Amino acid sequence: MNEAALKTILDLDRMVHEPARLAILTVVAAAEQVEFLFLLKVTGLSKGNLSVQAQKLEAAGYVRTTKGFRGRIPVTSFAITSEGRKALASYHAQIRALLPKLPKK
Amino acid sequence: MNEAALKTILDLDRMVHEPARLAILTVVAAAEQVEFLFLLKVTGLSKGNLSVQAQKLEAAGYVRTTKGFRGRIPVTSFAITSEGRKALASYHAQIRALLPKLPKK
DNA sequence: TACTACGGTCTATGATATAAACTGGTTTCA
DNA sequence: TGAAACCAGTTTATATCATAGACCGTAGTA
Repeated sequence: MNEAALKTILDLDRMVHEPARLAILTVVAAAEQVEFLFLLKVTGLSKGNLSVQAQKLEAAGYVRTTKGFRGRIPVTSFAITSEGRKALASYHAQIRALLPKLPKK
Repeated sequence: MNEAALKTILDLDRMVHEPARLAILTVVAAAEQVEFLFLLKVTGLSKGNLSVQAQKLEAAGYVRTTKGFRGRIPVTSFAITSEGRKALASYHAQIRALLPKLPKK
């Protein structure tokens, strides 16, 4: 942990750093396509919060939203964009830098 | 990244997770005693923000504040408490769990 | 004894996360 | 066929929270 790494803490991408959105992004990054209700279950977020945070991620260009129907029932799906993948990767790099090195076991 | 680890994202200790406080805690954890002005310099926070966030960390029991004088000039110093150290350590463990494993180079 | 600098704290503001209430449509069932 | 319950989300009201600028008391200093 050096002084440069310290300052990067304050530069963390808040869009990614917020736990609700980090959870969403993490799931969306792992699959090609995820549905609203699936996200609802695995994240444990409330519907309202999930809806709002997903919209923010979309506005940021980190996810793409697709609306369709299964039969006659509406289904909203999300996919990560390449920008989103990039943002998540650099977020990972930043927080990795602030973690103490693991002792070689 | 499994589902259990996912849910822990939402349980992250917000007191630690907030970048301004994480920066403070990180510095305070590295030295035995740090002064206000030193923190101000290395973190780059504004005085007001540093003051407020340090007070929150104190209220949470994560740091101990000591007020004294150098000559006739007031000096405020901070030290991490054992609770603070514990909180930081488990925060580290939590975010480490959500990082993708590093490929063996 | 005015004037500036130091070391902080207080507080007003704006941004943000969150959940409860709502919407628009669909299925069930009496 | 009408009402009630349900589904898949969105809107919005609220409450919290980070942030920086105004402020305050003391100290040096001209």
